[in-house]
Amino acid sequence: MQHRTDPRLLDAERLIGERLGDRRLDFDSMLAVSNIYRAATAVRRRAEKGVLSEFGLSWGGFTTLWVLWVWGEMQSADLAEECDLSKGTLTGVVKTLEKRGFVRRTAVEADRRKVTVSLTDAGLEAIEQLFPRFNLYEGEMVGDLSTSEKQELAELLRRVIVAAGSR
Amino acid sequence: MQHRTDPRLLDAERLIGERLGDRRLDFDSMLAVSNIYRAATAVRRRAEKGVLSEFGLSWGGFTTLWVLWVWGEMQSADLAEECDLSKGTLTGVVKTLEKRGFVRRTAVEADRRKVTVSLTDAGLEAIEQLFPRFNLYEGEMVGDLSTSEKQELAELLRRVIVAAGSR
DNA sequence: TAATATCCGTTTGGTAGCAAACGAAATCGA
DNA sequence: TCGATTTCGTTTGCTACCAAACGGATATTA
Repeated sequence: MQHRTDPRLLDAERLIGERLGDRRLDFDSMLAVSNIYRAATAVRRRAEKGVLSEFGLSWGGFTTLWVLWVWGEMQSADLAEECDLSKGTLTGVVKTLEKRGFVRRTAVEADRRKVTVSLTDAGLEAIEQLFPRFNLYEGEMVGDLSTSEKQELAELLRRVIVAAGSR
Repeated sequence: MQHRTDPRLLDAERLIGERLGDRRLDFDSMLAVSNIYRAATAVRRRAEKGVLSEFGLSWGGFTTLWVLWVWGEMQSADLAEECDLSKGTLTGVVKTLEKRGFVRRTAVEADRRKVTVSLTDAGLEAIEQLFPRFNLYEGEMVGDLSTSEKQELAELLRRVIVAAGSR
């Protein structure tokens, strides 16, 4: 495992061992979890600094646009669920997307508590231009991996998502 | 690959294909990247709702405490780098940790622009209690994976981190 | 040594994110 | 039918996060 050959990491492991004394430590889990977080941060930053900034979109804003594009007009609560955001957060994201003119909110007549969100023409145009480029970025970011490694990675992560409980 | 057996995902793939028309789409990269982000969110939420909330700590606050514990007193810029945070963000995190009484800031006499951060006694006590429990959480969150799978996951992610460029 | 450039941490202004409180609307029970 | 409960999306109050501007301190160079 290549990690073990990184002298800096070896230092860290030794230091952690000293701090922990006789306590038991699950290094493999620690490295897996911390790398998940580091990778997500790196991937998000890269995408936001690249393609997304050209459209004035954050990761969450892009995700919301993408979900609306794929699934069509959606009720606010379902959209939040699909985007993996709390409903409060989604209100803010949608507000920002409204300012940019990318989405529209529509009151539901049958049940006036509810609101649906849908893409505007500008939003449709944006995501249609944006997604192929975003997908190229995705390809670059996992470009060192073979197809089967990408699939393996996705599968391992899926099991982590389930174990950590996505909610 | 189990993903392919999830009927909901199949629906999504079909829909995406329709939206994209004849454009090319790199599904494997897309699934890998989106699962990285989902997994990181799930892991962070789980930890923050569990152990971390008991100590009034965010993920970033915990990371900062942990780095200081392992590496000892550090200059602010190095600490930011090690925690993978911008220096501006670190200022805020350290401010919060100071309020909690976990860290202390000290002016450097030789160069008065610089500031070092170190654990207080309370901070040391907190991280010593906290880390073993956090590590147990980490073990649970990747508990479905075998040791070699955890190592494989960490290694694949390391390559993504490098490719995405951690800065 | 004086002017300039660089370096360091903080501040500012913005979005994102959550939990919990909230108010309006629908539903349920008696 | 009418009060109580539940279900919506929004608001509120907070932390986190970044980039860029800032101001004080050090280095550089003439």
